[in-house]
Amino acid sequence: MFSSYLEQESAFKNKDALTSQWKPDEILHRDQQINNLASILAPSLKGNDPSNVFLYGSVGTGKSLIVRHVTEELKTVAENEDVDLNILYINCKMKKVADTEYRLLAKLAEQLGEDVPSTGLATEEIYNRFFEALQGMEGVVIIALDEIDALVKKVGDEFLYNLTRINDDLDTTKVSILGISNDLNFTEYMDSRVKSSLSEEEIIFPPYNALELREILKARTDEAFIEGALKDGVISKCSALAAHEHGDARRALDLLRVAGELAERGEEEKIEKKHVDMAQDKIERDRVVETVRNQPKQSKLVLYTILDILEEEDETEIATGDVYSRYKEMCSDLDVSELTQRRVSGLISELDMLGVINAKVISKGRYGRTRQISVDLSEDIRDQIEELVEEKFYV
DNA sequence: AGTCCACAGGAAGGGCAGGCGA
DNA sequence: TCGCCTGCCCTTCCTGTGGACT
Repeated sequence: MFSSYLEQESAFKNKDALTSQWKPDEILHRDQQINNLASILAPSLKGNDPSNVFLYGSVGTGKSLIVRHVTEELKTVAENEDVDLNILYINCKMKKVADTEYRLLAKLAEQLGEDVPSTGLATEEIYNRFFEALQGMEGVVIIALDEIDALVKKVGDEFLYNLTRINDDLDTTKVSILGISNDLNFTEYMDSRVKSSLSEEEIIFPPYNALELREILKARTDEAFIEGALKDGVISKCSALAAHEHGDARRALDLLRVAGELAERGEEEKIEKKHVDMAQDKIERDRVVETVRNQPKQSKLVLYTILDILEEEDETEIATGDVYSRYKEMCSDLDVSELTQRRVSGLISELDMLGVINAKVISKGRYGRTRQISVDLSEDIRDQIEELVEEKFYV
């Protein structure tokens, strides 16, 4: 069964080099940002608290990579110089990890060595424990909050206000905050008090252009693939596609990695442009199917209803009201408790935000206002989603 | 100019599970 | 065990609204 796989020589030398966790020896096209961040954080080496910094840039522009790079360097120097310096890194978007104020504080306290339960305590209590932990330390503590925009949009900016004021009550420690945001207009959501104290310094990460992406990919492929594994034009194609998607380097790497996997699975010697196309499809399909799989069952049912109506009526767009009435029928057929229209409306809007369906609010004048829902998914994906839902409800 | 449809979407709060300290 | 806390899903109640129709 596996002999052909074993006999086949893998095109990959080190697949990890194509993941976003990989830390390359040299970071390309980000010198300015690196130097900038380094000079902002440098005062911590002399025990002074550095300014709070905010990093902006869309996904895959190297923010997290550079934060990791600079803070690691900083930490090494601090250790050599025998300076007290602590760096906490939290990704606020990780589901079930740090997507609420409570969890964020719990996670921070945990990184400082406090033992905190994942739920059960008052937020105030967690805050106190975190504060106690800080109080017992010396030197500078840098708190890096990745994808901070997601958290602020969800729970508001009050926790940030508290964090920025925490220095006032600390004696021996100094806290400085390093926020990382994917959303360039993010500060608009924040209170002006928080805004001014938090964005003392700002660093912008512009998207990579196709040329820069190509160089980045080139460097990584040397590490990741054996020589001559790629046909001409593969790298250019990946960079061009990713440049189109807001200069997303992560996307470019994914394309290349998946293309490699597909070629390998097809037992082909070289990676060709067609594999990149296939990879593009596969990534999109996996993303959507995975998103749907993780939705709660009512949300799945709503999506199923939408697909069902569109298919049956042979329409391209439908309104919330149609979905809701059909949804109620479905519920009684399947003996599932039915939700209110308000909730279903909310679920539809969530599905829209996840990019599974398209929904825009339109006014039909005399005939009211509604959401116009359309689905832009390939047959293949629809089938997979339908299977997923049927599995859930008919077994 | 005014009406009115068919919802959108905000706010508040209920009920439940998971989990803590006492 | 009790009282309390949180997150999560959901309901109830509500106000807001673009534009076809009168």
